[in-house]
Amino acid sequence: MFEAEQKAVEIKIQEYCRTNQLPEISAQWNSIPFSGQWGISTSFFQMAAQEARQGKAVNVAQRAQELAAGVKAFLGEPEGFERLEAVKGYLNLYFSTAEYTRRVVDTVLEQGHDFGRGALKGERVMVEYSQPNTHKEFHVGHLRNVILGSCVCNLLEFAGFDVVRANYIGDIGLHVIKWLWNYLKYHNGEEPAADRVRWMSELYTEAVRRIEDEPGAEDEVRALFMRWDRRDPEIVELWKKTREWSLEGFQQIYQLLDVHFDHIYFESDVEDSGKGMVNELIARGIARDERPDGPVIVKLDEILGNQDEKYRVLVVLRSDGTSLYATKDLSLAIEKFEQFHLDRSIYVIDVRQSLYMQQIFKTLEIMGYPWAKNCYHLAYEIVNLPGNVTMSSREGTVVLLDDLMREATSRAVEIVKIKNPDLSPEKQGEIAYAVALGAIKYSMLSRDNTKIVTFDWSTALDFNGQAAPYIQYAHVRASSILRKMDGPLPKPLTPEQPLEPTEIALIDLISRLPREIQRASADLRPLYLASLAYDMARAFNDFYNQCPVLPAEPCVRASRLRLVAAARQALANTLAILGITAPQAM
RNA sequence: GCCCCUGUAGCUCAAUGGACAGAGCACCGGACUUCUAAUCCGAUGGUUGUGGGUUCGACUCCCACCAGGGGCGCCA
Repeated sequence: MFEAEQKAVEIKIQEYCRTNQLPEISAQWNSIPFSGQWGISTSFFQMAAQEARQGKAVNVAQRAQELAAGVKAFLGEPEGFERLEAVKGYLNLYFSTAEYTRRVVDTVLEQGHDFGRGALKGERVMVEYSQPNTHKEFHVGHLRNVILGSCVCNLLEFAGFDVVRANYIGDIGLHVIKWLWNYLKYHNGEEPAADRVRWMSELYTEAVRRIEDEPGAEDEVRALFMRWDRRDPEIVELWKKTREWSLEGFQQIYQLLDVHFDHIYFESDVEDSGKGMVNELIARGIARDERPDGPVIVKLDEILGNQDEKYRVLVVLRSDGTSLYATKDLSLAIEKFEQFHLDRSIYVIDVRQSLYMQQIFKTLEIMGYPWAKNCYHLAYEIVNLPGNVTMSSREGTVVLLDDLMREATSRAVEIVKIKNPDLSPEKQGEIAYAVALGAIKYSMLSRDNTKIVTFDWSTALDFNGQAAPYIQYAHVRASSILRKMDGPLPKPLTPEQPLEPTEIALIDLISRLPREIQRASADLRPLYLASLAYDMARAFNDFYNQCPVLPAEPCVRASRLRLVAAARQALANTLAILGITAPQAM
């Protein structure tokens, strides 16, 4: 937020270097890592090392300190800073606290829910996430994808990108045929139970078990797939009906999680165009048709002339002519770019599909699509159960989303009843829901994408410590003070009293938000914001405990009230990006 | 065999190549007549898997190795 002052100092440093024939090094600014002080710093080790390399006999650490001291003397008293120091090779510039406090607070309050928003970048990005399969379960493992994908969309949008939120639903494929086979043979005519996703899931598990146990079942399934391929009206009709059951269930889940999509693709929509593409690949000599004895394959390493095995072989069509995931993904990628004129296409898919993703992107590149290099696989690690057990419906090792939400909410309700017994049951329910969902989302977003999440009930239902409720509670406390302030928010003012260290720490963190949003969106890592939200909440709680607001002297009171309002806004904006509700009471 | 990810406090995790590697949980001891104690304060806890290298400076980058997980022709 202080780019102008930073830049001015940078120019002066460059001037100093030129007049003293010093190597010019671009300044790397950091915040000063000591609490209770607020400013920026840069170091002169690089410059000193550069001199050493040029043949000057210098001790780098000593020389860095000399340079820092020299620059400090040269800078004098630059605009916007109240104190400079040269320590251990670092040049520290301390902000004019009162002036910058006012600037940060005023900026936050003027921009409101847009505080932290980046300038429009004129770049359109599609993010594909969730990708549930119909006729199957929706468990806690799938939850990470939805939460991460949705948050990445919020993040990119807030950072200034034009985001298209896309879902890609697996409504056809071997898993669907297996389900249909079981339904036709053992459940024909049955209607789904109230919890549709659970009912669909149970039948799928049953289907898989039967296919393993029953001799001849696999042949029947294959025959059924061929009937689908011929678009046998009876099968198509059943497929439409049962597919709808899953889709209705998914809608409920997305509503529950408060996520939405701009566009939904279906695998069944790109199946035919995908097969067409496979023919094109064969005709152009990119794919080799080994049918009927083998599938249609793209020998990527051979085409690229790789000696080592890097991209291996991509199978694009089964030997019996039925489609695969790859068949459809190739044509879908093209459709996305053509339909939405994308600059970038992000796939939020778990890390196990990394090779597959690279194969798809590379095949598109070989086909000559220039945008293929703008496809990106955002890989995240899966959610396991304790003991590194993978969630699997066949093994019965799944935690269903519905069960998790119900358990978390009921636990939160118990706490709300104790903390806030006077609220209406409806209000209590609302708060409990916000807390429960927030806790679940935060536990996934506060872990780096490459880290495996181990799901266990006690951790998932722990609302203490570094978790969403802690952050939400800070927001509640700020809201509570503002509710009781009796009158309008004081007008902008420059604090006259010296600020407490906790106030400075809080303002410092708030001022970092715009930059952290850019950093998080560049790296596609919500973790940065999850951490900042927690740090802000902790700083606010410190401030809350040490600095009375409402009973303070009028001048101090006014200044602190504005700070409380700014903190509340910064917390709310960060939580909004994380997809977590910021309640008024808890 | 090839490729990818992970390895940091007892546990779960943070840490733009920078100053003293930080939080939470757990454990121990404190603080509600107060703007909401879903909070705060204090104490304990480290050879950043190992060995080299690059660098003024390495948890961070490079190489090798060790341990765990994952992927590698007709699942998605």
